[in-house]
Amino acid sequence: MNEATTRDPDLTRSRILQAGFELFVDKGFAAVSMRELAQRSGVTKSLIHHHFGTKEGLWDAVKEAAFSRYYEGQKDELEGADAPDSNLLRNGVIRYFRFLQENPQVVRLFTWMHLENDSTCSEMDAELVALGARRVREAQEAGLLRADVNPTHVVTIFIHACSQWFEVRPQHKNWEGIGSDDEYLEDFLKIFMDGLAPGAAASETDSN
Amino acid sequence: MNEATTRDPDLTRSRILQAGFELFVDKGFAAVSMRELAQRSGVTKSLIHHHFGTKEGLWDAVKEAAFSRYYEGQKDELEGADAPDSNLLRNGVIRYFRFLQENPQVVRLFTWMHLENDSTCSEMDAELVALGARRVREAQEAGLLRADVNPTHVVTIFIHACSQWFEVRPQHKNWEGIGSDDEYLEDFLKIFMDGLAPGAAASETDSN
DNA sequence: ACACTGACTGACCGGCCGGTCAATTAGGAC
DNA sequence: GTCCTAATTGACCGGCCGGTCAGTCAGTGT
Repeated sequence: MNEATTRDPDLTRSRILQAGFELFVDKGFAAVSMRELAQRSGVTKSLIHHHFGTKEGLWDAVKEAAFSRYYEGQKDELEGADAPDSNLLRNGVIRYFRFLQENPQVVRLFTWMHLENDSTCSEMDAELVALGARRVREAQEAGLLRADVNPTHVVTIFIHACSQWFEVRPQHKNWEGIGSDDEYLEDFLKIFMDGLAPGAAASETDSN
Repeated sequence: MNEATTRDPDLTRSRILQAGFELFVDKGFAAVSMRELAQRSGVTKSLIHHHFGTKEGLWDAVKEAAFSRYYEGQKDELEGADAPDSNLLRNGVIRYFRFLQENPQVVRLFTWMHLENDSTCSEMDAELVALGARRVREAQEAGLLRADVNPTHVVTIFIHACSQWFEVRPQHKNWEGIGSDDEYLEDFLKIFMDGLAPGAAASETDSN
């Protein structure tokens, strides 16, 4: 009965943040009530207001915490990569896919944000994509990838193919013939990497 | 002043449906109130209850109307296609992309539904994908597409690449170096179609 | 002319919403 | 030990929420 009465504002804050993360990810901002948040985090409603001001304040804090975790992780991986070689893009896709696979809540959170036209993290987001696009351009200049496609689009395409997969997976699990996460990733990589091979443009010159 | 007093339940119903479509697409189910819906559709709150029962009832009706429009359109296009030829998949992607481009609200509606784990249209959805996958398989058997990828995944990939593009476009419009709708589509088609070409698998046998 | 059905209205309901506030209390600074 | 800051509480607020209901009224079948 000693630790129950002890005050620990940092722990309290993080408990509220965690409850907010779970509930907002699950139901979206509008469908969550302060009372629900209070109950889940085991504190009083007033205490949430004390620490975060308003419901929007907590929402912002939840988004920022989640996104900064995402941002740091992705940036480390992007900057830690070596000089361009033929497997760099492939490995980047795989790492991104694995990250989403292990953090499905992040996908949902970002989707809620997109629907609400939230631009909280647009600068960081843009920075990550620019970093990835630069890598692709380097590989293009080294002759490792076809040069007739926009590097930003290359990054965008694989981000979309990965994130949408996890966004809609619950609904599409019983589509006829659909495979596991790994099988989807494998097929995507086949098409994506071969479609980006330097010689890929040659095979189609007769059709149009 | 004569037509204002005339009753027309069908028109009323469709006006409520239209208002519901607009508001739900814009803000999501939870963030829309019955009073808002009544004001937008120019009728009384009670009248919405009279026609649709509850707020959920209206939401269901909105979803069903939107999805059945989508379903009919897509099915017509899929069944109207000719025998497999080398441009069939390419044209299918273009048509799907154009449809989303002209109906951005549908993308948002489906995204809200996915986040809410709504399975209202999962059977019809699965049917469309199965139809598309069958087309891909035919093309594979005719030697027009590489045969070492799951046809359902092929369809899934392009659906994801197209729908996610329109889902996040508002936020990503100012990404460094990102192009227009058409430029994105063009680059995606280059990578996608070349990656699916029958000879694509050959170029990579040495790397792994 | 009359009755019946259902479209339509406005007043009303209990309850939950996000937010406020005064009061209590624990913990750290000195 | 005292004081001050801030964490924490519970009672309370006005307002909006989804939904109901009795009643009015327009159109229709006979």
